[in-house]
Amino acid sequence: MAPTLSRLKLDAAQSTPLYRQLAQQLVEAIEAGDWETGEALPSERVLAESLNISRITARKALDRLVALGLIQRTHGSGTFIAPRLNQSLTRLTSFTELLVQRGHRPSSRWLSRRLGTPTVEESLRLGLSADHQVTRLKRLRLADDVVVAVEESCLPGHVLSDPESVTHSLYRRLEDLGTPIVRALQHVSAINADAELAQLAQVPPSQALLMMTRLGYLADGRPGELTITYCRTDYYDFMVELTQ
Amino acid sequence: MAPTLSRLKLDAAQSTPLYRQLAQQLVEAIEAGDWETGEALPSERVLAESLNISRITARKALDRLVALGLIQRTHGSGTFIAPRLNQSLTRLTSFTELLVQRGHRPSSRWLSRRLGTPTVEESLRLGLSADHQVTRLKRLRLADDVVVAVEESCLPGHVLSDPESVTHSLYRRLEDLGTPIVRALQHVSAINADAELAQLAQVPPSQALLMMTRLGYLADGRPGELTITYCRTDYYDFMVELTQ
DNA sequence: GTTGGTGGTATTGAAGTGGTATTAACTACG
DNA sequence: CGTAGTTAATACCACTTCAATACCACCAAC
Repeated sequence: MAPTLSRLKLDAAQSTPLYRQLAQQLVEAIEAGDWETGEALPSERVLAESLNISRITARKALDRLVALGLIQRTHGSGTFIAPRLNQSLTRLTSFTELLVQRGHRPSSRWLSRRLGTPTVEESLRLGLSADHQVTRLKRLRLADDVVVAVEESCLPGHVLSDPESVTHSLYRRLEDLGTPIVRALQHVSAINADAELAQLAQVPPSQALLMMTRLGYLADGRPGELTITYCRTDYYDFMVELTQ
Repeated sequence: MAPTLSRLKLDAAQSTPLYRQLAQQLVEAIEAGDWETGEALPSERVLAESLNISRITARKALDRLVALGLIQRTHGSGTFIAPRLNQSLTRLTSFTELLVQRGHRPSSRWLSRRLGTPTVEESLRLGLSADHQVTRLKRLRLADDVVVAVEESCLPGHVLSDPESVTHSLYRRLEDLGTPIVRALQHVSAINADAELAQLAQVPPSQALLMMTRLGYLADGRPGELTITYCRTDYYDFMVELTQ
């Protein structure tokens, strides 16, 4: 039992209704940090029995906390401490997400989709033998029809054997095939654009570009995707939130 | 029979579900090294019978280990200990942390520590009026005595009024003053080094550098720090893990 | 191929959770 | 008084989770 539960004390003789007394005490307990974010509160029935009130009374108290945004309820599952508003994710904002957020219209254009053999680097990072086939995808990423990034993907043949079947989202296609990427390690670096990149990205030669190398893993832990993205920094500007 | 199997003990009376109890104990056993990498775990049926639970319950426990990347399953063949891969967090690896991890010796050298007035950009992002004083710090970050980054920090005067008092860690100094940075938004971009940067970072002019702009917040939500770090990409290579 | 063991999955039921309609008692106020 | 609104209780419904059974699909050894 949570320590808090035994500390709650209601007084029926008082003029303020029971459910308000309870709500008030719960607010104080939550703000004092008695529960972690995401942790389950005692169920309405437990709360009711241990305080000798009806479940409805306990429930009305919780209603107030919901209105305050302090807790969240899930039917059939329980009541949980709500995440505090501005402690958002420690997660990378994806290409599409970010552009949409900023009011741009993302799209992409295929440069090539074909089968091939892995380079030494690729076979090392993807854990393949040299005679393994790989699917190689290359495309331009656009925002409002302006090129903002060049992206090259390499996938083991056993993960994706028909390059042409990828029409829009690569990740979506992998999900449909039953082999979704569930985790990824992403390195971020910077390079000077060579002649080819500069032409594709429509920037002057030697312009500094963000280079992001993402190694995606399948559910079984094997590598399933190696993608390198070269980003123009005037458009894409990638962001992380740190908490501690 | 593996020695571990007889050590597993489940308690149906406990409130935590059986499959979680089992998962927890298996994680501990695996991390204790009870099985070699690639070795087969007891089959789901063996696990179930020896613990007097249904196969599904044993299976759900294994599901969690798969999600954690600890084991791999092969249909018709068995369940095996997965090769360990770098299990980094969904967190930014800090400058010092990363270098130490890779076996380097980090240090830093002050270029300047003084009071001044904020630029327009700084006063905007830190939420200051133009006549506010700011503390300005500039230093080189070294790994094994080679420059790997140039860092410029700007802090409101009310947060840090004596620049000279920062000797080693800025964050540590702020903690000591009772105004720690508890959250930060970090933008990552790339730029071409100008003449001054190139000279400080000891790279050719126009070399691509990672530019990381970090806006740190105090516990009360006010901005407390604006730091720009220019990183050589041949040394520092910053990494995030994505999960979803 | 056949066989025995493996993981994969559809379905079920019990128990626990929040959701809601209805009713009884109390209070405030004209 | 009598009415309206608030407070609190009961009873029942719907959803989720946990654990079980039964059956299917795959692999390897013979």
